[in-house]
Parts: sequence; C-alpha cells; structure tokens
Amino acid sequence: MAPRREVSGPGQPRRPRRAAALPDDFAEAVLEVVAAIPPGRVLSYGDVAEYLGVGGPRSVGRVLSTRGSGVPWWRVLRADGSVADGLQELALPAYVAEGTPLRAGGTRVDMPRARWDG
DNA sequence: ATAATGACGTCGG
DNA sequence: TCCGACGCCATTA
Repeated sequence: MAPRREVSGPGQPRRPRRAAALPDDFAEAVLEVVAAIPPGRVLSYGDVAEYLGVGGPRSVGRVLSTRGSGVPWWRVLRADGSVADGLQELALPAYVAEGTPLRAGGTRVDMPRARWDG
C-alpha cells in the first residue's frame, strides 16, 4: 500500500525547524484533553498520559511547557496536588476563583475531590 | 553515542 | 508530613 517515503522529492517540507519533536499529534491530544477539563476540576500529568495511553507524565509536562499557552494549564498538576514552583503564583488564585477543592493551607489541591473523572 | 535536564511518579526513611 | 533517591520519557548539549 503504498508508496510512502518519496525521499527523492525535494519538495518534502519536513520541518525539523526546531525542537518539539513530540508528534504534533500527541501535543494536540494533550492540549485537547486539558482544554476539556471543566473549571474546578484537575488532572495530574500522569492521568493525562495514562488517558492518552502513550508517553509519560514528563512528556505531558513538556507539551504544556512548550505549547501550554492557550489552554487552562493550571488544571494539570502533580499527582500529590502540588504545583511546580513558579506556577503557584498563577495557579493558586485560579483554583480559588474556580472553586477547586484545596487542602488545608491552600497550597495544594485536594486531588481525591478535585480529580476530574473524564 | 553518552550525560544532563525537566511544568513527573513512586518508594523508603 | 517532609526529604531524598531512583525510574521514566523525550529533548538538548
């Protein structure tokens, strides 16, 4: 089936322009899932990876880091409900605004209650 | 090709 | 509950 791989054609755009060799497919899938998380709910990086069935938590984190802009990235955090340092300043207020269940202290999300069952 | 790094996860103390 | 160590996956030096 098929011809594939016409390497002789100079027209192949290729696009290894820069990094992000993560298949756009994967990146799009991640962004899609994140965008689907309703306000007040969250998912861990591992949850997203497990949901997609490929890659790992770190891969998901990389996608959000590189192409995270445009989606509610704060709804994806660590499995223990903590947020990467540097993002708390932006994420915590968002949780309060969305009514996301927080643990005592208000520095971590109450995962058992806030985890989205997509 | 190997080592180091990162928006992670799990285990042991 | 807090901290450190090791494992995973993909990218970069």
